[in-house]
Amino acid sequence: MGKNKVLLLDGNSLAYRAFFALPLLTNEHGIHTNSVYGFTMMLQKILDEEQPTHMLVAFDAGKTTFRHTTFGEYKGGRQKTPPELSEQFPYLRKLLTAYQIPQYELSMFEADDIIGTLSKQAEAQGQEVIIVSGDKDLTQLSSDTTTVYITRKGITDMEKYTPAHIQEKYGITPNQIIDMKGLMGDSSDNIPGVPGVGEKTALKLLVEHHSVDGVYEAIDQLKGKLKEKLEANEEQAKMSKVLATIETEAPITIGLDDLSYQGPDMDQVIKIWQELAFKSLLEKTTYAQVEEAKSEITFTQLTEITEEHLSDEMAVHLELYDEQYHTADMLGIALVDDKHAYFIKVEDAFASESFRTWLADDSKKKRLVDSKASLAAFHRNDVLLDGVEFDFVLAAYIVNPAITSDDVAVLSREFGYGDVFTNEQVYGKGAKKSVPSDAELGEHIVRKAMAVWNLRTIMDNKLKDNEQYELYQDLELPLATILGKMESDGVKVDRQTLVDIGEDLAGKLTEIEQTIYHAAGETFNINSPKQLGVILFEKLGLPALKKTKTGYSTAADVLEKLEGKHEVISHILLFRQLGKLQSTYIEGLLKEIHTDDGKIHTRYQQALTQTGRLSSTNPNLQNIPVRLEEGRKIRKAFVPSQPGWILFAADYSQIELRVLAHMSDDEELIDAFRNDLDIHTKTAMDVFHVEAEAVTSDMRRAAKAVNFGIVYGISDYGLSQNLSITRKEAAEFIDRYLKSFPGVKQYMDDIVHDAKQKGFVTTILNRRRYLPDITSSNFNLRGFAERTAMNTPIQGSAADIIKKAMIDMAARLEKDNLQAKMLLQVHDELIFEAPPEEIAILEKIVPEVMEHAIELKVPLKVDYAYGPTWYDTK
DNA sequence: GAGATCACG
DNA sequence: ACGTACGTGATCTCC
Repeated sequence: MGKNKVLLLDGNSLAYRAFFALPLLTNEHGIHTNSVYGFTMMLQKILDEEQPTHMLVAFDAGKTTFRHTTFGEYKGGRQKTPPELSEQFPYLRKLLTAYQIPQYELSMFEADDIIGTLSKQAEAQGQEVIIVSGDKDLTQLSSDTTTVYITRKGITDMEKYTPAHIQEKYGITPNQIIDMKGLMGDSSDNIPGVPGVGEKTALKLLVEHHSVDGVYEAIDQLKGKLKEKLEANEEQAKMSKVLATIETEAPITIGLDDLSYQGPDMDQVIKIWQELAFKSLLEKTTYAQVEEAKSEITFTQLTEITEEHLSDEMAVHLELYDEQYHTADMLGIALVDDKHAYFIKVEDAFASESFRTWLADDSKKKRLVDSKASLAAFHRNDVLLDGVEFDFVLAAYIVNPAITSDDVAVLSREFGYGDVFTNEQVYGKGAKKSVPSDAELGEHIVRKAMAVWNLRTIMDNKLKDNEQYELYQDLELPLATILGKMESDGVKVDRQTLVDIGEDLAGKLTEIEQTIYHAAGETFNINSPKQLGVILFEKLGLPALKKTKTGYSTAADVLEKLEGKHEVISHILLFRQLGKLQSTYIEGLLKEIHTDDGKIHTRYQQALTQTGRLSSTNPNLQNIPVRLEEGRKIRKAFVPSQPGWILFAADYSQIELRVLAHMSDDEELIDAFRNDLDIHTKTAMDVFHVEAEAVTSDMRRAAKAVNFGIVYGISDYGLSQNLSITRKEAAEFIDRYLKSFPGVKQYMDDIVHDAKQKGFVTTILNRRRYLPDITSSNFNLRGFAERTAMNTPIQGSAADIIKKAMIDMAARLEKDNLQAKMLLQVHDELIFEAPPEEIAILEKIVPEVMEHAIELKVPLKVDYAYGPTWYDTK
């Protein structure tokens, strides 16, 4: 052999390190992947940096080794391997096979011994060796030609142990590592050593006496407790040294010649990465391979679309340059069916009369990536779109809301279709992002349309298998069009009102700022929790009640507890409150008002939340202040789009608790809602065992918190935090609640049990959420999953109900030929604008439609209000 | 880009 | 013993 580089990896040790260094990731089938992922990251890095010519991953063969004949309790008391890790070993083995890296294990020996034996063989031939492990024991193998890499924090950060490094760090030679272990032992392997001797003492002894034997030869020079301890444990020390010694002449049946490494079989590696959903690795490092894997496509670039190009059913893809489709550049359009593939520039497409007619014709069926985005973008050019029968993004979301990517390439690959490039591959990212040549762009867009064309059947089948086809077809798909119209219509915002409030705030903020600086005795950045913490808890000496990862917590609930202790606290709270209004709601909203129409056009993300709710972005119109009066004034800026019109808002009363009553079938709760009782008062009566007249406002407040807790998946700790009571008192409240509502208790138990059985929970309309962590042995993760199992059917069913109501409402407005428009949705409320003469009609039909969107075992109740601004709809 | 904070349901 | 309320998005600081 010539100049080679031999890389020897300790498979078990590295798999363990990766497992504990990373959170418990899972793929969509609920298989844990964190260990394999971490191992892969490390492997990629080391292959990259070291370019080895020979490789081996050594594994432990089983529980019993030759060391157990020396010491029966070797590695005793060790926690058994967590099942979340055990299940990953087969995948790790498969992955290594794909990398074409030899693996080896030997009965009765540990991975260490295989590595030790091979490293000595390589050394004898003068080869360079690199050993990688998470176990410092291996450093005893370090030599002039062998370097031992030990993982530090995380998984890709390694400390390199050469003899010089060991000398510097410990003051001993690699050989003496075993003497050190003999004296100090190793709790993780249950090697006893000499009790009372730790690393420092062991090293001191070794510097003077060189070895375990040397220490005992010189035992008479020692004195006191140390001498006694050493004398009492001589046998044990010598045995411990033997246990810690790595075997370098294990009877292995492979040699260096068997380790030659040629590089990975990337096709196989990618297949496994896909199976395990290693998305970042797939995107980052496999550009070349992914590109190679694409099939050839052909397409025609058109300059005009005529009837001959169009058929009764096609995939249509409008490519946008960024996700903000209300303003994004339109880059091109692709049209694809079984026989055709066209690319056309947007101007040419819009200039084609046949195309516009075809797009607006609902009898011509279209398959799209994201129908709402296309609809909104077309709308900007007064181009209509109808006849959408497939929306890939929505279908994927319904199949599994955990699939979060919005890139067609990534999404397609999730469902087995790999012929699309990622946007990053085509456009680049960050400052380098740019539009490529027409040919390249056209291909990219056509590939997306082809994906959508081909994925329709696959997705339809999945949806039908899951009994989710109706949810998708009759709820989400029509809702996309409705939301698209709401977004495009937008909501009118009076700029001057915001500016006026902003000026008022600016004055107050400057004043409070000065007061705070004066109280603190210096100026500092009040917006910096770090600087504020120093002022409050060090300079002013206030008690730090709570800590965050990075330092003192200065969150509002902490400061409120300090309010009596120093006058500055209330000023800080007010500064925070007003500062939030200024930056997020005054400045933030002003930036979002479109200059052409004076309106704000939010985007509803329909395929994002894990529960089925919508979310609202750019800006978020679902969190406009309402709870405090100062903030609520912001709503005065939200006005009707036409002079004299009125805003009309309707919200569901207690929809989540009503859903709970329905799903749990709890008699008491059902009864309460059928009789339209005040549910928090009713809860207070049951929890505090009092009559309605005796319920105080504090009791009602506590009962309200209990009801929230029930919906969130209750825990005594959470409730105790919320109510500032002891955990025991909180537990007592919960206990009494569950005794009063036994059906609820039964439901909570059943839903968690059910989730463990099936791996997912469902809503009234069969929306799913997978909960892979619900069987985790990690207390924390399992707890989260259990609370999610309790909460998601409630929150998600409420979302189902209002979505259905929106569809019914849109149909009703159209059927009754009303001018009224649905503008906003805020989880349990709908906001409309209408001419004054239609208000009386809305008062009748809005509650009627919303209350009967879905029939539950209890009535749904809707409250409404109207006025000249959003502020007045209370 | 992450963490802290705070706005909403 | 463990260490938490469920679901979001925007802004600010600091690395």
